[in-house]
Amino acid sequence: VLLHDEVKQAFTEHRSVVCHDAKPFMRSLMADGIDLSFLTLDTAIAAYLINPSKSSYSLASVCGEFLGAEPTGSMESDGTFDFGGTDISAQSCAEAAVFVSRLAPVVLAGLADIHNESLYADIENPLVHVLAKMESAGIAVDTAALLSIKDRLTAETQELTQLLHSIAGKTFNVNSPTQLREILYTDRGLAPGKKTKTGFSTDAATLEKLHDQWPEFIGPLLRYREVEKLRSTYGEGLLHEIAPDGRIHATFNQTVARTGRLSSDQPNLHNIPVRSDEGKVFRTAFVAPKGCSLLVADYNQIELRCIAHLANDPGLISAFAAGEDIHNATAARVFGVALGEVTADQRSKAKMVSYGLAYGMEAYGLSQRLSIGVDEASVILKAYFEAFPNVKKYMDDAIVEARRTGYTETLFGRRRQIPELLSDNFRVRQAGERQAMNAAIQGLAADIFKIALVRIDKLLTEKDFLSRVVLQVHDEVIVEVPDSEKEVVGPLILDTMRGAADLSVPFEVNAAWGDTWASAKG
DNA sequence: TTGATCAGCGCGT
DNA sequence: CTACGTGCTGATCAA
Repeated sequence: VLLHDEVKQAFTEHRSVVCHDAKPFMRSLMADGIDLSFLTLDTAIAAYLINPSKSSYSLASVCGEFLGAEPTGSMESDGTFDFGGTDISAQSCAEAAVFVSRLAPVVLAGLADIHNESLYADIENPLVHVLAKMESAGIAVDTAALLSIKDRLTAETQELTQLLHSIAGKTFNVNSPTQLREILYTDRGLAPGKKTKTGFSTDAATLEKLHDQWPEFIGPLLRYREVEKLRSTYGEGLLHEIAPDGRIHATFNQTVARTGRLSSDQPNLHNIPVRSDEGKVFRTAFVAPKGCSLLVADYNQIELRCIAHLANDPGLISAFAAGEDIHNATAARVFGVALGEVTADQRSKAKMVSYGLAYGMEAYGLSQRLSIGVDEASVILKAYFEAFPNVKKYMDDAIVEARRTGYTETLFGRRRQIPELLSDNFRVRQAGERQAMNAAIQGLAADIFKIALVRIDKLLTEKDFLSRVVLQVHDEVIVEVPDSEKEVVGPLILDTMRGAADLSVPFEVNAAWGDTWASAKG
């Protein structure tokens, strides 16, 4: 960034800066040692709070919506503010600035209309700076470890490709669903499963069903899919994103997810594998630098706790209050047995119902997840809602209210319009109903997490700790902590997370220390 | 031939 | 026929 001293001074000292999409700009200033700490309004984020479902919050599109006019120049949307460039770039920057200043009072009025002033001022606005610091810090990566993981996976995909070609009797692109369809359904003549738009499906669930018809091919094929996914997305993908400082600086988007969650890209650090042991090894490549440890702290069952609170369901609330194993307690109520007599099967069914709850899952979906009949799934669901009647009522009310007003709202006032509820199309309308059930729940969890994140940063900054937040994953925060600060910072962070909001159920936060993200995850 | 976009797939919370 | 995301690969189409 090329900045005149006067401009630098203005950004450092001016008590009120208004920006459209401030974070990239903030980051480039940070790289120059300038801290833009007096952001008072980010018009892109304000526009997002007013309507979180838009596909773009570019200056042009937001101006088009709120002002009915767009800047004519081609201002860069990456936050570059290059006064050393040509006249044209200076011109378009100036024009953009004028538009932002016109936009500001309009979006502020919009926030006021929907009573989002404090959601903006207390949560979203301070979060911009927190995220800028997080992105700027990045997370340390052990490049050698990542390379060796990738090499091992590459070797296996090559072997599997050879094997699959020889079994099929010809060479083909294993990554191509089209070519795969030909082999499976035309050459081999397998009985096809479900269809996609373009032909018969070759996804994992379908292949599992076909497995017994041609095990010597489908077995290795499933294995190939698994390994190739890890190799390409996480092996190659992550290696490309390692910056010269040996760290990965992902972007955390604040105006993408319609529920209020953050999203991550370049790279997406929200979907690093954890379920399979083989995928999990990628987490060993995310490390603490010398002299530091990683603290990984995550909320336990935050969405289910949000449901308990929102539905004000006595059964759920008392189970959480007593600190019971929630799936065990749920199973006991649903199947009408004592806490000590819940079988593993009952517990896992209850767990699946609880997970599906926030998504508006119905009997069919549950039957698929549990590999049971629709009738049995329907009995379980019915039993669940009889055991937790307030939950059922809450879900029904959420839909009715959203249909009446046209939007859902979280406890903190975050809105999401759901026009699908008025659709003539039955499927679309049903999807809208599921969104209406989910939005207040997922959104509340997001609100709470954002509050925790802002407060964690505040306490670390104000007390001059060297510890810094380096990553967040929806309900989990990863903090890089110098060994000398571990004893003090650990408890502070846990307390902050537990105290982020005052619901009718307590929050439980799991924490672990480690040299890598994997070891810290237990 | 190249770039943009869609479709299919699978990873996470 | 469960919500919300990102991104890889191949297929398809326009320039």
